[in-house]
Amino acid sequence: MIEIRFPDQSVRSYPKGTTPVEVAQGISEGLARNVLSAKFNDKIVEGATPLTEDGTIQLFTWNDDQGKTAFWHSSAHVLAQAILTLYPQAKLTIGPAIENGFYYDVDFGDHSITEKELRDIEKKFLECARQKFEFKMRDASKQEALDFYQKDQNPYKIELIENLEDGTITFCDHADFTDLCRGGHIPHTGFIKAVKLLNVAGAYWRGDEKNKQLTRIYGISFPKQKELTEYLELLEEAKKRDHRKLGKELELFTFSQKVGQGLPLWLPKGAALRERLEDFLKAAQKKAGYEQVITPHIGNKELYMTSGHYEKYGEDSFQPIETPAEGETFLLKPMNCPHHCEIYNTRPWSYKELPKRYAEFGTVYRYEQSGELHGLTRVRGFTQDDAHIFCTPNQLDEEFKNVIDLVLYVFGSLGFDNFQAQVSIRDLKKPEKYIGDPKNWEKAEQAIIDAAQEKKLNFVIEEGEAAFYGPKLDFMVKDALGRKWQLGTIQVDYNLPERFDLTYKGSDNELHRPVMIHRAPFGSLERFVAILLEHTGGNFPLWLTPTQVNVLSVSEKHEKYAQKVLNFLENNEIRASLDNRNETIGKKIRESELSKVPFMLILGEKEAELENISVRKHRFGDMGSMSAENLVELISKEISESISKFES
RNA sequence: GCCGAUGUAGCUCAGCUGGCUAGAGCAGCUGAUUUGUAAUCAGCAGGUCGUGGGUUCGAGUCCCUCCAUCGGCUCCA
Repeated sequence: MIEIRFPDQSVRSYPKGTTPVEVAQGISEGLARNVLSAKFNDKIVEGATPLTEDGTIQLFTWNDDQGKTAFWHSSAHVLAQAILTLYPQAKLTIGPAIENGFYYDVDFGDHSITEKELRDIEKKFLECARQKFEFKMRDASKQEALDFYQKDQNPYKIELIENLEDGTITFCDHADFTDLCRGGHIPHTGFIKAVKLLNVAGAYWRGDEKNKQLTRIYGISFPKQKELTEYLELLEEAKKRDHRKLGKELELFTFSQKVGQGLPLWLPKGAALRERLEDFLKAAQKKAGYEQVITPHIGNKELYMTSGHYEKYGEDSFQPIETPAEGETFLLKPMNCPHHCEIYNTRPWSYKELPKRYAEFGTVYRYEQSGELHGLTRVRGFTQDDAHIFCTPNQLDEEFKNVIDLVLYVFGSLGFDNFQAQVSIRDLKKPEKYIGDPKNWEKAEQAIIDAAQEKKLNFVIEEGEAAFYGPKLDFMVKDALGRKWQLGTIQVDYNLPERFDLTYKGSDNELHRPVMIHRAPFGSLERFVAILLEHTGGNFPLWLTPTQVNVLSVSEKHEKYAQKVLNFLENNEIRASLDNRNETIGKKIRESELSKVPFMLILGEKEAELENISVRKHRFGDMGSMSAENLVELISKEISESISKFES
């Protein structure tokens, strides 16, 4: 007998060799039917793995992430089976479960998969799944494993196996299909009732551009057809919140082929909205002791030689600008830091004067690869809400934490509560990617981790995500489709002060090196507005939205009164516009609703007579009548509730 | 940059296997209507079918080039 402990700490005895599914059966038939995977002593096991020692068990169903992972991991096996059935010459590589579904990377040789073939694979997938093939793990020696794929002429699996330790290699069989596999499956394929192969994409073997590009097939599967339908509906809903669509509908920004790809054009409403965001941050930064500076859009090549950017990115940037006179070369500025370093360098500083905090809404230009451009989230010309703090090493800690507060204030004011803090550090295996003294790197990384901990940020550490000159604390937010984007960023830099020979006079009357913090709470105005659009679905906070009130006259006869109300609102700092067209009031309301204006006023005979207004709230409906003063009060109250003053 | 898909009026879309002067709704303009909480009616105008080339008696439709967009990969100072 063995003793098995459950998550609620209860303990039961079972015969040696009992499987997790049998354990579940002992609890209830329903649970046994729904168990997808299990952990035993914190190790992933199969539903059919015989348990041979005492231990703690966790059973996972579809409601657990681990259950879903097992489900999608198993689905990838079935996808591979279906692919090999239809394309026996295809070479399998890897096929993991991902956050939403799974994929398999396959080398189809010269063949490319069409939409129709995708549907055929899908059909075959379901055919296989329905036969309730059991997943069976088995051990294999390294030699056996190599022989298996040698026979198959699959260089990818051979490469994978060569990197594995003999004795740790396992295969998974189901039906007549075999795959190299670490384990973690659902009991049999019959659990998969619905599948959708979403798209085909190219993906490099082992993620390396120099390697062969494979065909990646993405899919998602569910235990019930209904859940698949719901998921697909969710995707459709998300598309409605796409910032590219909303930006066009709300007339915020546009692109022009003539101007060039990745170069956004801000329309009047978008420009005004962006200005409000800038003013909002400027006000907070003023309180936090920042000073605004302004620097030009180009800089001498020397500047970037000094900063190290030229060496790192020169080849892959917009190419240098030559002047009519010889010997002068300029670059479009890809970042503001070198300019700000030169501002710091205009005169000597005493430690008593630090920190200096230079802020600028600086527009920068980066040559992003054409395939990488994406609406407003990835562009070639964008404006950072940039600032650089020059401080003494002793001040670093506090300055860094103050910046965290500022970022949290910005995110809080705009309703981003669902962000992920990420400490981006070096990849120690690729030192050639970074510049600067490893000791300084270590210091900077530790400083960031300490600050994040002290501020109680819920953060993850990502290796290899650091900038080439220093580690970062990034604030990641997801878009409508769940893709992660970096918004706010704070970076510690010991490197540029060195390269620009920045100094300050210390209390010891010696020259010292300041530390530099790069920071941008929004990240860039472009990306921030994009993600804000996707989060709000275009229903911006009242203080930010382009038009706050639409004044609608019931007929042209009521223009005079409507105009009077409009003037009153405008005099009270409310952004209002008048719709006095010769249209029915129903149509004016409909259009106002579609344009997401928060308040509508319906002004006709009654209102003119009583000198009041009828208010309708967007997405809510008729609020009845009130005085114009009441509305002004209502609006200012809602605004002051949603946006607080920054306290530093 | 790479893999795959897409590109028809300002917007959303139709146009089957190549065959009459390329259609619709919304938006726009003109007129009628003067309207009470999500679309009043009528008329008019609007397209070198992304670009350039090719095949064909004939191309929006088939082939190639380039451009842009979308989903990924790689990249992201």
